[in-house]
Amino acid sequence: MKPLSDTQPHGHLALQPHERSLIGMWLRLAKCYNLALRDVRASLRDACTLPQFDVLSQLKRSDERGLTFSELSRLLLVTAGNLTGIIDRLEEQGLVRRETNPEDRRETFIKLTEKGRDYATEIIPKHERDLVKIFSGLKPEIVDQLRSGLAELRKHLDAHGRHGSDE
Amino acid sequence: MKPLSDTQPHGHLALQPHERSLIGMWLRLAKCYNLALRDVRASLRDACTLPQFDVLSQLKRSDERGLTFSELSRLLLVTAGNLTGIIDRLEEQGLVRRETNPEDRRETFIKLTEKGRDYATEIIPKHERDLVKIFSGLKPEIVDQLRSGLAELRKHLDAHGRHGSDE
DNA sequence: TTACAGTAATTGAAGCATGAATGGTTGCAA
DNA sequence: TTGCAACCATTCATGCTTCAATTACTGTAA
Repeated sequence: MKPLSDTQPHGHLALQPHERSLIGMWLRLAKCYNLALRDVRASLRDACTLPQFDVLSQLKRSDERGLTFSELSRLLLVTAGNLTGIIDRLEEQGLVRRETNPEDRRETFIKLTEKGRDYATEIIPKHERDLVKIFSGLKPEIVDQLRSGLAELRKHLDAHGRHGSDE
Repeated sequence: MKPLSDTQPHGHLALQPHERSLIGMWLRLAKCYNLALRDVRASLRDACTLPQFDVLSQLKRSDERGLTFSELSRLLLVTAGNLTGIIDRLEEQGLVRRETNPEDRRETFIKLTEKGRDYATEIIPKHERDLVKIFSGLKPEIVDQLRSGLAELRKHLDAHGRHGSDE
């Protein structure tokens, strides 16, 4: 009655059904995300790029002080090196400005300019309505199912990602 | 009894709870995908990039004929212009080769070389075990919930993406 | 005070991604 | 046959993304 293969005996064994379904979940997640991303990006095209939108959106909901590169980096899950370029382009458009923190001159706050605040106020609701258009038609049960499942997945990934991968 | 505001009367109205939850779903989807993507990429780092892995993986499961740029483009949801570069790099490493279709000289087949096939055979199972490691620990009910929800979302996006956006 | 470990942002190289424009190829219609 | 519309891959410009190396600044310990 002993099984021919167990979970991870040595490494080179066929995957069990449950493991297969984990992989399938990841593939579906990736497919859905990229499929949706196309529409999301398309709807945003004339306004700005998605990463730029994300920055504006975070700044809009932050207080007067603005956000540092480190903070934005954590919020948006991108590297600080990446942000430098994104902020450069937003700054060229006059939508944000850099301001060194006088208390700790290593940090620089990123703040919305007047123009940037106006722009964010204009495009955020517009984008939200586009998002609704893209996803509306899904049955509410499905939406709830996904929301709660994704929340669980999020918890799992947060916990897993922290203390590195064992083995 | 007539409601104060309906779904899309003119554009500038507050979102309804159900619409809010659609947006929340998208945000969670994006967060989870990017969070997981970090781990997935990290696990693949020494082998090759994720897009390159995806190409090798598709070629491995295709028959001897290989795949054209158009076919790969549809399968991987990337533009043909993008693929040109990815295939260039795989070709430089000797893992794939281009071969013009003699029946229609516009098309070029991309095929695994001997070396490419060996390499794919080596890294695909390895990567699958890494994926399992990243996601294992999730309760099976959650996995099923996500799998079925994502399948529905996929259907919706496929249907929606085809015939453009109405309005 | 000076050395230094740690943190913050920037830079640079490589690769991924898009959209638009280009050149080769095909098949069909005039 | 010639013209042409449609299709395929490539190229180009722009921007995103990572990782690794660098510069600038801070606080602390010698």
